[in-house]
Amino acid sequence: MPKNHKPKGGRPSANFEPRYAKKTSFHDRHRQGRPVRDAETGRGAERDARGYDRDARPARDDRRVDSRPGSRSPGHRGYRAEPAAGERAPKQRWSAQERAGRDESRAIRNRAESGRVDAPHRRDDRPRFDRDDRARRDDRPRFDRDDRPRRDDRPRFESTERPRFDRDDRARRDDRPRRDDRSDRPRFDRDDRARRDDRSDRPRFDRDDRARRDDRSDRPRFERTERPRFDRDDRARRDDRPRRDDRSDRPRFDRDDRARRDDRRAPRPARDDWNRGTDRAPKHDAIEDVVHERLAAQSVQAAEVAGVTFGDLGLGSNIVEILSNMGAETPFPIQAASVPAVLEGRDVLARGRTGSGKTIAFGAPLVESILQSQKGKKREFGRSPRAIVLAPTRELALQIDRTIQPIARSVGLFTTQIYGGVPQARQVGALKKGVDIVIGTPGRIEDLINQGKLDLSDVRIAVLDEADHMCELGFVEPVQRILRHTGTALPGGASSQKLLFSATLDREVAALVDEFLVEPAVFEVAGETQDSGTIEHRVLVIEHRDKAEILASLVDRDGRTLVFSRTRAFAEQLAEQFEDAGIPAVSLHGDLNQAKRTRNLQKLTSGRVNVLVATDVAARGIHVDDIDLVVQADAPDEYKTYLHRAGRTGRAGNAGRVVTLITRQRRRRMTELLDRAEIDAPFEEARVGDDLLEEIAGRVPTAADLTS
DNA sequence: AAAAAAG
Repeated sequence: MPKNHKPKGGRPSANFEPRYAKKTSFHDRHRQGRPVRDAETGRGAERDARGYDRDARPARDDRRVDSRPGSRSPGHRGYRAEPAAGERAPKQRWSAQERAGRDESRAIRNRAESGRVDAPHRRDDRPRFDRDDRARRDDRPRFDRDDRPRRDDRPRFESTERPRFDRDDRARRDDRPRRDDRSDRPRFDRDDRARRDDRSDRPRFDRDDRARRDDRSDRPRFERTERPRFDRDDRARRDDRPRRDDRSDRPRFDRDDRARRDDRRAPRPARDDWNRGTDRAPKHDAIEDVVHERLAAQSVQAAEVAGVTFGDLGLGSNIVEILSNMGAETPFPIQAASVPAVLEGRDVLARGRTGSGKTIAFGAPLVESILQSQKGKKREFGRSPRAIVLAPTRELALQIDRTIQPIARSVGLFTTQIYGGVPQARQVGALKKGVDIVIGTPGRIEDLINQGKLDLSDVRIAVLDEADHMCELGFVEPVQRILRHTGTALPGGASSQKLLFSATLDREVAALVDEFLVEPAVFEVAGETQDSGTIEHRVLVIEHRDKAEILASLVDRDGRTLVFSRTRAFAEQLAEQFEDAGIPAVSLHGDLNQAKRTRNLQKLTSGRVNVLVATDVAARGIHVDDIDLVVQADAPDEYKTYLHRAGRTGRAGNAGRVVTLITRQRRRRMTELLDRAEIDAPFEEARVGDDLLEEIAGRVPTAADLTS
């Protein structure tokens, strides 16, 4: 008990005091009284906890952590000490990384403050890098020629990844000359040349660049010639497959599945046409092309689903009612497409842009399906889960559970979250009692499987949210291992049904599709590019040394703002910097303990701060109402990351703005990235104090403004 | 680089 109070009474309040003490002297009196009461009676802690709730929110948050069942374990003392030592512990842990980050920040500040004094120093460093770059470039041209053969190889990767986009690219390239952007570009090129002239070495590169540009105009040709090759490769692979042992097993399952599907299909014949359409017979093609060319063929038109209700799609009345309570009165297109397919027992690949209602699209039919399969059976104590949902981050797992849990409870099913960063005890306890749906992150789930505390052999449905992300290096192996555990005890040797969802579903999921999916139904929503709708995109070209100041002026505003940084250290540093500048801000990244992560995100959703600085941990799936500005302090490396970060704003038809800060050197890369993301964004130069910054930080145009 | 396990 005392151990509970010690750190709490002292240090956290010391942390929070400066901000909250201002509010009220009552607050202070209350706070002072508390430890005394706590010391008198052990239980007083709980009563106080309530009294405290109203007046001292930070303390309440701490206390909530305390009152968790697992918190009583002896190890917890050390655990508490972490948040208490808050500012210190992380620093020690990061030392190298953070020092680097801090040096960078000091450099930024110093440059901003003292300008020329420090500048020579830093500039000395920069040219060095530039020179290295040049050196590298010097190498490149040489290789370029040798590369050409290699390039022939390379595009294979590219086009396997995104043939669909390539096609679009072609179209767009044709358009480009017409586009305003295009007419701007030459101007930029001239600027570049000017700069290059300054650097005596550069002109040479210019020529190479031109050469490269010429290549580009040829690219389509390359791609055309290569695609067939891919297809051939693919076909080769397909041909191999039947020979594979795995594959030879599958047909058996297929038949079983088909039998099952046929039964279920009967009551809903009308839907067949758009679920499987013509692709039913050539299923291998369907599987292979899934992710690219054929995807569009199975797209759902918004008009098709007008007037359809969740009930029509096959969901029971309890679920329909709870959905309507949650604000989902009528199904979004992605939901209208996936619900019947899931209920039929088909594997599903679905792509719907950020904020298009994917969680309900798999959550509702998942619950319905589990319910049907349980029909007539009693809920047994200690039953093993029937469904599992995997998410890439803990916050997302939590959020998915917040959506699915009420749906499940409405029909008497139970969910539990299984994710790391918190004591296992409560999660294991829930599993012992028996749950129907497990929602969590790969690490802890695999951990519990290996400990024999989680049994997935009865899992009938496995969902991967943000599936393409889950297929990235380092993520995919645990996911594969987990999926291999699912459904091993299903009757008839059937395998579990797999549902893969993402806003950016592409070739990346091939590894999982090949191994785990059978004749998947593939959906995307027609006519909904990520760019369509309500988000305004802009790119600010800035001097690197201005970054911190420009960020501060962008973030100093009324609306809710989400800032993305590439590294944890920079996220932390920016949050501190904003705080120092008098702008309340918190951070969210993997170097914070889970309690703090949850609390900081909560601070944004509850409105206690308006600025959250996050790493890409917050890029995908996280929904916070009314974020109207997303600032990318560091430009993303991947177009998918851009789309997901941008998708934190402009949700459910609201207006949103995305601003990306880049330096001049990054311009071309950024243009290419935006092309791939199919986003049009003006590039604008900005300096500290420009009115432009104020305008961007100001009112975000609504959808109506944008269309008019 | 980030994310995901540590009674």
